[in-house]
Amino acid sequence: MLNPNAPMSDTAPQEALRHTTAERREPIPMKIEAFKVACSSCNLRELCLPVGLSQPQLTHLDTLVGARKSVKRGDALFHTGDAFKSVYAVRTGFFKTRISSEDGRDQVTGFQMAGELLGLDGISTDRHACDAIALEDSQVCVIPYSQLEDLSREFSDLQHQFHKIMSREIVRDHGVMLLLGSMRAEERLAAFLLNLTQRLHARGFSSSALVLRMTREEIGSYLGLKLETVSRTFSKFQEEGLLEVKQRDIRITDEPGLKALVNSVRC
Amino acid sequence: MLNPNAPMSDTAPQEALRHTTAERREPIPMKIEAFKVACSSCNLRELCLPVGLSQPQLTHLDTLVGARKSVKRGDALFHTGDAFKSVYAVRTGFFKTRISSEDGRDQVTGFQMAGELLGLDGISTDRHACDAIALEDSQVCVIPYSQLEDLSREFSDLQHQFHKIMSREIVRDHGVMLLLGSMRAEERLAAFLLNLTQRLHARGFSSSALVLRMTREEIGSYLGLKLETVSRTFSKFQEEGLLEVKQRDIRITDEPGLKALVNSVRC
DNA sequence: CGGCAGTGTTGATCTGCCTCAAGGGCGCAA
DNA sequence: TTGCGCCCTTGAGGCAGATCAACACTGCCG
Repeated sequence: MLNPNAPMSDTAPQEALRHTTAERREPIPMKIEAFKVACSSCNLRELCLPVGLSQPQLTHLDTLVGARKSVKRGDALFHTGDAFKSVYAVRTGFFKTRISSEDGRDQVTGFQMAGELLGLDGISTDRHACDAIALEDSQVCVIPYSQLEDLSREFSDLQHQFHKIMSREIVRDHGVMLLLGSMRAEERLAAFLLNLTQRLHARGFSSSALVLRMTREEIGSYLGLKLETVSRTFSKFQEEGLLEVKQRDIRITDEPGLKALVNSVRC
Repeated sequence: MLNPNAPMSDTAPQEALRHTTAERREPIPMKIEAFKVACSSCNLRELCLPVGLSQPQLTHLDTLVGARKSVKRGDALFHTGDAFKSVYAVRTGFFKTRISSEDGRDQVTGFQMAGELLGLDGISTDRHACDAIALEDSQVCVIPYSQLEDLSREFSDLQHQFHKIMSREIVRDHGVMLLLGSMRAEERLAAFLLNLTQRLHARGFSSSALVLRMTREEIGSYLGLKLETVSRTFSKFQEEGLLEVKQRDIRITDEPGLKALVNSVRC
């Protein structure tokens, strides 16, 4: 797992990331000047909004992404109903988004990690349509939306990349609908873990070990299950030799087995 | 139900629509030249992409939306994997979108009626990520995507409206996730019916009577239920005096009751 | 007209997940 | 160290919805 030559996805950044969600793939040759980064030098630029932009374009984008913002674990980046001014790119840390129905039921609608965008829901009504909560101390780049619109009228590459990100969110949501609508508990949890590790892997982390930043209840909410069912399913996977589970430390010991679970024809 | 002065939502078009999804609200003063319509004279312009555009802008949009396309009931407008070239605006008729998992399970991800856009999923990978199937003989406006990007770099109003539509789709999907993740069968069906009638109402149709264009199985797929459960729940609603159900003809007899069901605190 | 295929309804039974309940591990603060 | 709060695990029992099965309705075509 510490093999520095582990294969990386096409979109993986070339440097190690300052990120605590899972074990690092290699020791830390990291400069701690990681704070004053611009998009043009950000190690997430291959995953985030700048994908595919040229250097001159990146320089323009740098002028747009002015402020960074820190959000403490448990705090909200924005709430439902807040005026929508900006979208946010996660720089470090981990978020959940959730919506609440009138009678108080919550639904976690997603988990966001470094390089992913938050706040796209706000465009439709000029107000945010969900809460975004940091699951660990996090830092985001603030991208004023009106300026993003302005700039993406100048640069078609930026425009297209932004559209792609929104479209990807739609496709992802449809995948979750499939999961919620037709999968059984084991399939849901297996799909969830594989999705998480795949995204972590694209960020340079091990694809076999991860540290969950969310509680069993939050996983359950996302997957349409009760926390007890999530816990039982983790235990079952461990008994079957698919995982090693120590609270929030997960190690995948039989990835093909997990994948088979997701694709298995019912019965 | 035939009251021509029924209240209409802010976004309702001012004319009657050529649409067969539910009973008409009034007799047909409709010109049948409805084929060569341009956006600037389309009776859906208050619901569709043109929302908020000025006359000169609409004229430009007209040049973009060239072709119309007819799709017979049961036929696909596009399939998963098809090259993505255009988005489509439903002019008349009714569609479903669905995705399939590798093991052959389907999930209906949405139902689209007049004025709604299809194909936004394709932007993310340049290939369509779902199937779009006509549930009745339908007609769509073909909007070449690259031209839409070009034009929306010229007109910020168009750009913004397009972003709003994508964002609205994301918010809608999150609502469906809430439904699938935490609601019981009765709540799901009630929410589904209220959503349908609300959208039909915005198009000038009765909000108390509708004709379903989809089968029980398709409703069930969308709601994460089996067709038998959908059928039973319809029957239950009828027994309770909430609906009159005659196959696909639905008449809502107690809308407050339905709404109460959706908002009810679980026991 | 009869037959057939697709769709919808209803009943009986089964089961996967929920609910309720009890207890254990871990981190943190006093 | 002790105590507390939060999170997680595990067991027992119940129930909503799935499954299996039979039959009715509708429209279409030969």
